[in-house]
Amino acid sequence: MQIKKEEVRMALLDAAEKEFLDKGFKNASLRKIIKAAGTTIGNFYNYFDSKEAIYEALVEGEYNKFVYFIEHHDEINRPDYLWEIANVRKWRSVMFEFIEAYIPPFSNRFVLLIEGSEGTRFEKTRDILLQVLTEHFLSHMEEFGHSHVHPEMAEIIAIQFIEGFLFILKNYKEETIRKKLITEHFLFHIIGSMSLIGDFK
Amino acid sequence: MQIKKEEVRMALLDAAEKEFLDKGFKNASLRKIIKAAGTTIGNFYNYFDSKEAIYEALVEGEYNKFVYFIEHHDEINRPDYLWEIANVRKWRSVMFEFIEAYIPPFSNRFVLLIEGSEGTRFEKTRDILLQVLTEHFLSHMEEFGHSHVHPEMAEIIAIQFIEGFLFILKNYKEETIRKKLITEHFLFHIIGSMSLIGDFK
Amino acid sequence: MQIKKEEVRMALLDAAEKEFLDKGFKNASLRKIIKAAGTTIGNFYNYFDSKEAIYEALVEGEYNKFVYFIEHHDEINRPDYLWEIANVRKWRSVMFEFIEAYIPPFSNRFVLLIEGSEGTRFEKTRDILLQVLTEHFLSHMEEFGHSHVHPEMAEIIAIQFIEGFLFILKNYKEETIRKKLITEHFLFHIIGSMSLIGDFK
Amino acid sequence: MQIKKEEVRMALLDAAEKEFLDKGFKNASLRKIIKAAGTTIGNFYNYFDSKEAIYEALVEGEYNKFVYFIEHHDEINRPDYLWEIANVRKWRSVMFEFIEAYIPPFSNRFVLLIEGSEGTRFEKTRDILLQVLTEHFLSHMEEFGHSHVHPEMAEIIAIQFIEGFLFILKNYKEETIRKKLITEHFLFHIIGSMSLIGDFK
DNA sequence: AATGAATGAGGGTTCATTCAT
DNA sequence: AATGAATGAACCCTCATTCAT
Repeated sequence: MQIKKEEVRMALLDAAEKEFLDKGFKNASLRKIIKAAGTTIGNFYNYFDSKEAIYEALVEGEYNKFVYFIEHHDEINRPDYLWEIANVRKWRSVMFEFIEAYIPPFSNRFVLLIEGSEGTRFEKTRDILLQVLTEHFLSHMEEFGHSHVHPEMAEIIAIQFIEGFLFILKNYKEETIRKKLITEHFLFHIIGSMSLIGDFK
Repeated sequence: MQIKKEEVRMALLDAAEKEFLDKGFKNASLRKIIKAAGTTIGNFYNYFDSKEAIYEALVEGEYNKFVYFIEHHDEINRPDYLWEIANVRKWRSVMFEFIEAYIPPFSNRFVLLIEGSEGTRFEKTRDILLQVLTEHFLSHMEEFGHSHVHPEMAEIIAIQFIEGFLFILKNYKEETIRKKLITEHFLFHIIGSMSLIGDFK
Repeated sequence: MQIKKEEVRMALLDAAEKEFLDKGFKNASLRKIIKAAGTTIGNFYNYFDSKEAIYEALVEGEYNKFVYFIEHHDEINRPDYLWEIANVRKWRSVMFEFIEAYIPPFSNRFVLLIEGSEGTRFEKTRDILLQVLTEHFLSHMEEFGHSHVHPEMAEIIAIQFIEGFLFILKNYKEETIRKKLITEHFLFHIIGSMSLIGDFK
Repeated sequence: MQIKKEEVRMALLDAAEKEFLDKGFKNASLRKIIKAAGTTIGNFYNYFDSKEAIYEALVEGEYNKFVYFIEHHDEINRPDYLWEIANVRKWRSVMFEFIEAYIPPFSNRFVLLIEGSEGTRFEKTRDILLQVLTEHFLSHMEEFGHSHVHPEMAEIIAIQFIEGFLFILKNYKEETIRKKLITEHFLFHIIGSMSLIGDFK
């Protein structure tokens, strides 16, 4: 056999994904993963070098996409004219198209990368994402910088944005509904951000 | 001595609060708590029956307040007239007063109750809070119920609300700034929620 | 109890000394040590932090003496006039007194330090000893440096010296006989070294 | 194919020799040997029955030669007249010729047999060699048996002799230098042994 | 002849909890 | 009220070997 039996590998990856999502990397039990996959401890190590290795196998692709996104997010042609649209209905449709065009399909594994990486070499990922988003919100806030704006809100909004986004990913797998909810999520944050700026009437 | 020394009990509770906040109930090390409290393993069990018991001692009060809040939150005289205010500046001041009047001081232990309870009998607390908030947002949404409103957003917003709120509690201890940020946080959600309704102009 | 029960600690150290001497640090089984000491796995860690820690507890004192010896061996008032003595009987008695004066009591633990340290932070000890002895023999050889002397012999003799010395320590515990054998051992090497120089008649 | 390919067998033996010499039988990793030989675990067992079997294949020839040597070493025409030579230069040349004539070429596998056999059925080999050499030295000592001779020294010298000899084999592969060093080694022990006897002047 | 998946005992270590003193 | 020794299950990982293909 040239290729290791894909079934076992897949069974291990599936079981690991579930266990890691449920418990996080650190608290996940390799023994339980292995038992759930229907194989033995020794055999696990024919497929993966370590507990961390199977986590990385799950998350690596997502991480590479993530890094690409972080490094290139400035280049995304943000529809800044949105700020000029005063009609939410219109915004909604523009936002939906934007998301369709730019938001890659996210999987459980992205959730795993952001939420379950404590104890692995990816454990800073969530912080990086948080920082980038915080800076993003801060720069928007500065565009409108009124005296009473609280810069601390940038980080708070970033946190919320991430949590809401991950929740959608975790709970809505169907493509259409997921995109609709992400659209609403974006709108919620765009409109919500206006509260910080202060005066619109 | 017959009477247990309060100092020891306090030292244990303080050390436990720190450790639990830092690591969560499950990953906290009882040995480290005991060492930090300056007592011994055996003596710990003169004060608390188990690891879970000291967690409960920390969190019980908050939980009771929490349950009271959940059961009586309808009775809070919500300033529904807010919806009629079209000026964010005005909202902000009204909101601040409302928070001052109704939001009880939240402690680290409330954070602990919501975020660190995995593995204890309180682990459903966060879910209960989430559910109540979800219903709250849903009822508001129904007031404006347009055809295109996504009811799923209620839960998503509830999640974000909780996360943002907890983040403020964790990171801003100073009373004034905390209240200001909570005000902004509420406003963010009120205004953000308008995006769901659709048309405002 | 302020002091951990010395019996158990001693039982563990004794069992460990035997196991480590027999198998070396790396191949020693902690479980076997623990069973031989009549305690349990968990309890072992009340006495020592790790497998390496109990090894270090055994060997540390010897190591410090060793380092002192290495750093001060030049200062030892070597009886160089020995070379002028042509009578082995005389040498023997001088040598014996010298050993009595300068050779500290060596224990099994010194053997353990030199022979069983692979896998610990002491694993270079044997090499250091070997190097110092090699240099020592080399310097003596240079004093008499004839053209045909093989400098490679210095290291070879050093090896033999160490091995013979350790063998005596391992197999002869009784003070008097041990000192006598060490005396013979030294003499063997002194006289043997003359073979390298070449001409005496 | 019916006939096992010699190349594979050789590759395995070569890799095993290196690994066993480096780590000893017990600590050697069969997996590493197999990987270094460029074949697979399963295929290994087509060539050898077990880890011990490949060790035996490496060492068997040397062991048979060794047994022959042990059983016939009395018959070697020892140049006992050496004892009558009082000039080391002369001894050296005689010794060198003797070694050339009687000492068979020793390979890495001999080293392996003596030093790396722990855990195999050959693990007593070193002890046998030690015992034979000890007896040899003892018989010489008895020839000169003075009252103060320590018979224990026979074993100690035997140990040193073996260790020095193996060190030369391990570190000096070039035929001429090896023979020279072995000559010096023998001389060292012959002359050194005189220290035991006591009076020469 | 060759492949590599499968097995399970054993390795060192951590942990909350119990209990005799 | 206080001490800390004792317990044993569970943690991740390595290993030589077996076996179906």
